[in-house]
Amino acid sequence: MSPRVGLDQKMIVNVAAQLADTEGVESITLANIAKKLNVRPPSLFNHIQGLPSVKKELALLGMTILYEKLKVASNNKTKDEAIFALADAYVNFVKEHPGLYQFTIKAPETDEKELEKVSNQIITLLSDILTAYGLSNEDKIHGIRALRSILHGFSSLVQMGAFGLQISVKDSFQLMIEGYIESLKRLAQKNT
Amino acid sequence: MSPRVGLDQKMIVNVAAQLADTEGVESITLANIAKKLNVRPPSLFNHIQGLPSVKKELALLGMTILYEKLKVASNNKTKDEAIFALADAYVNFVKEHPGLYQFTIKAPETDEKELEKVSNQIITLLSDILTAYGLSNEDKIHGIRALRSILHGFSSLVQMGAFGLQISVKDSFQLMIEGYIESLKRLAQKNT
DNA sequence: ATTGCAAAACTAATGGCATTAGTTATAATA
DNA sequence: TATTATAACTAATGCCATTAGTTTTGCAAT
Repeated sequence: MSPRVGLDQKMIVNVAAQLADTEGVESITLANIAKKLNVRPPSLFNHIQGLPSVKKELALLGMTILYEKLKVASNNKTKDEAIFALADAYVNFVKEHPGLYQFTIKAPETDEKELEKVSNQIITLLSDILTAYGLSNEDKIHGIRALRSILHGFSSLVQMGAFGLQISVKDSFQLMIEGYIESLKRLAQKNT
Repeated sequence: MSPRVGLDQKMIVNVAAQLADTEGVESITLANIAKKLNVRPPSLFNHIQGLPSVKKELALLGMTILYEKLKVASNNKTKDEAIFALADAYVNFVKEHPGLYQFTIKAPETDEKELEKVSNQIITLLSDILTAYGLSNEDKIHGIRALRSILHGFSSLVQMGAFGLQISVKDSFQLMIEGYIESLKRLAQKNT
C-alpha cells in the first residue's frame, strides 16, 4: 500500500510546473499534484510545507529557467543583437511555459531571498547589455524598466490571446523592439 | 432574521471590487463577500450565478471603468498629448484599482460578448488616436499592440513592486512613452 | 541475517469553501 | 386581507488543504 515511491520536493514542483503549463494555473492543487504522482495528498507534506510553498517554488523555478534562457540566448552577443536574442527568448519562454510564467511574475507575499537573487541576475543581464549603449546610470535604469515592461506586457498579451491574428504578431514584436532600440540610441545621443 | 436587505448583482459586484482592491485578489470568495454584506453565502445565489460569474462581472466592470477613464483623459486631445494623457490614465487606473485590474486582464475562459465589446472600444480609442500619425493600417495595428504592451507591462510591474525606488518611476514612464511616440513618428516617415 | 529506527506513505478527522435543496419570512399586489 | 413570488435562511453535500496519529518500509548497525 505504500511502496515508497521516492517522492521529493523537486519531483513535486516539476509535476506542478507541468500541470500549470498544460492544465492552467487553476489546476495547481495538492489534490491534482498528488493524483499525478499516484500518491495521497497528505503524503506530499513529507516533502513540502503546503500549497503556498509549492507556489513559491514554482516562482523560483520559473525565474531560474527564464534567467537561463535569457543568458544562453544573449551569450556572446552585444547591443542590438543581444537585445533581439534576449527578447525572443523571453517571449518563447512564456509561450512554452504559460502557466509557470504566471507564478514567476506574481508578486511574492513574503521576502523571498532566492527568488530575488535570480530576479536580480536577470536585471544584471539586462544591465550588462544596455551598458554598451553608453547611457548614464540613471538612463540605463530607465532603459531596463522599459525593456522589462515591453517584454512582460507583450508576452502576457500574446499568452492571453489579446491580439487578433490577421496581422503578424511576430512583426509587431520586431517593430516594437526596433523602436525600443532606437529610442535607447537617441537617449544615449542626448547624453553626450 | 431575513429583513430583506435588498441585495442585487450590482451591489455584490461593487463590494467584490472593493474587496479586490483593498484585500487582494485572493480575498474574492463568496464567504468574504457575504460577510461584507451581512448576509449568508447562499443568499448571494439569488442574484448571481456563482463565484465564476462574479469574477466575470468584475472583469467587465474593470474594463468599463478603464475605458471611461481613458476616454475622458484623451478627450479633445490628439497625437502626443492624447497619448500622454491616456497613458497616465491607464497607470492611474491600475494604481487605484490593483485588484480589479487583475480580473480585467485575465483571459476570459468563455466567449464574453460584453467584455469583448468594451475591450474593442478601448482598441478603437487607441486606433483613433494613432490615426493622426498617418501610419499604414498595418503599422497602426503594430502601434496599438506596442502601446498596449507598454501600458500593461509597465502598470503590472509597478503594481507588483518590481521596480526599485531609488530612481523615479514617473521619469521612467515619461521616457518610455516619449520613446514610443518617437518610434511611431519614425515609422510614419518610412511610410511616405 | 536480524533488529531497530527514522522517515515515507497511509487513513481518519477537522475546518473552510462553494454550491444545492428545501424552508421560512417578507413585501408587493390583487 | 389574502396571495404569491422571491429574498434570505438553515441544512446538507462534496471538495479542498491540512493535521494527527498509524502503519510500513528500507537502510544501518549489530
